Amino acid sequence: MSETLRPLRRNEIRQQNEALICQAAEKVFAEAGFGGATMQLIADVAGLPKANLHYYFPTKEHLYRRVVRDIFEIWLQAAEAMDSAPGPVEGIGAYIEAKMEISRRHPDGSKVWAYEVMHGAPVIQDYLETTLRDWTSGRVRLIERWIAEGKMARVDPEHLLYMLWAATQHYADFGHQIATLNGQPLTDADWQRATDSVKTMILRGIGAV
Amino acid sequence: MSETLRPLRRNEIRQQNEALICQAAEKVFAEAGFGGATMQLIADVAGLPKANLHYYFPTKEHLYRRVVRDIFEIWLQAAEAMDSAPGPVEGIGAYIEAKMEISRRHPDGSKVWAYEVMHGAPVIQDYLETTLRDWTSGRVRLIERWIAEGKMARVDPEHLLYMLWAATQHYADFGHQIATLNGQPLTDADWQRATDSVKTMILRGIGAV
DNA sequence: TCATAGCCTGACCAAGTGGTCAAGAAAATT
DNA sequence: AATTTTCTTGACCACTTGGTCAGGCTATGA
Repeated sequence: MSETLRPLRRNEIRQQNEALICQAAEKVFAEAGFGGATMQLIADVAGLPKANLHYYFPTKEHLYRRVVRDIFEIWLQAAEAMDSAPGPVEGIGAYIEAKMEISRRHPDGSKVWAYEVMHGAPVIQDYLETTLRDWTSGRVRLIERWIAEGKMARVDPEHLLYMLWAATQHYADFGHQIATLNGQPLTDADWQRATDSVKTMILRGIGAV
Repeated sequence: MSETLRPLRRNEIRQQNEALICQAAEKVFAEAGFGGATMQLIADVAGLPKANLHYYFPTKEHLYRRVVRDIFEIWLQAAEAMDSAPGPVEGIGAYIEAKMEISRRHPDGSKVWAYEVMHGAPVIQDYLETTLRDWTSGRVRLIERWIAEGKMARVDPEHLLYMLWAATQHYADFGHQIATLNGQPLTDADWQRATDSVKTMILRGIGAV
């Protein structure tokens, strides 16, 4: 697969092929779901023989697990934007921007995540119960502090978080529906307007100036 | 399948079995996606031999098409709540309530719909381009009128609709995630609080008193 | 009562599925 | 150069899948 002249080192080969496979798998899993995706198709997209996938990932489920985990990492990373902010305008504003950017850059990842959760999170249940729950309760406390400090209206913090997730991820998961109603895929300007709309409505909705 | 004493009439048999199959199919498609669902499992859930499914629905895709269409109908029906309202507070408030109720009563249907759209809407593309587009542009005009009449803030109507869909359907599609974070499935009171939260945040977000 | 049309289903099939494996190619190590 | 370790892959297998079909069953209409 490599176009490099110098022969590849072992580590490079492994890293490169795993990345290639993950990339193909993310696309195929997003397009067909776990059950509908086939190792053969993933192999074709990656441009590798099927047996090679099984060399790097023993089973289809191992590969899927890896894809979902990668997405989860990216997704949690956007959270950091929220922490170092003095108030909801900056914090939640930055979080919305970060999540909208992810929806735009990693729509397939978002779909695989959605697929996984929709089907009962068989693979990442433990993540939900540990990492995500911890993160959530931390953010709930942050929001409660902002409310106590009079920086925003008294809203239910959990449901605010759900709304943030829903509104931003919708642009990835339902991107096809949006593009159809829009008559064409969203342009740069469309994405800017979408982000502004979400920010404006939510920030006003929580009474943050 | 029937417990009726009197033998069933032809029409009844057909109607009853089709409903039974659709019900089972909705559940299985929601749990496994189109690719992951098997006719055998749908048959088992319906309590019918597999060959019988193929008597009523020639192919798996026909059955799936039917399930998605049924959901689409329910989903559009909630729209009517919005029309006969004097302003956004009543109209959008009622729409949110109706859609939250659907998320609660038909979570499987919502998931199948999400699954279908996420995967490029291969089956219901025409619905998106005709019925949904027409409905959307009608609602956009309604919102624009409310804005012109000073009944709400100047927001982008399309993105308001997306936010309504996202926020309400999230409680169905990501119900498992929410239940996990909540520690248990939402109770009646939880659903009430969720609905109130969504209503409050969105209505304030669009500047409707 | 009898013929007809609609309903039911066990047994079957061709086409894929995830996964294995042995034998070879390539890089690393000695 | 020789050897060991990692990587590559065509061929293969047991199993499941959607879908078929012949033949039996049951309600209906004459």
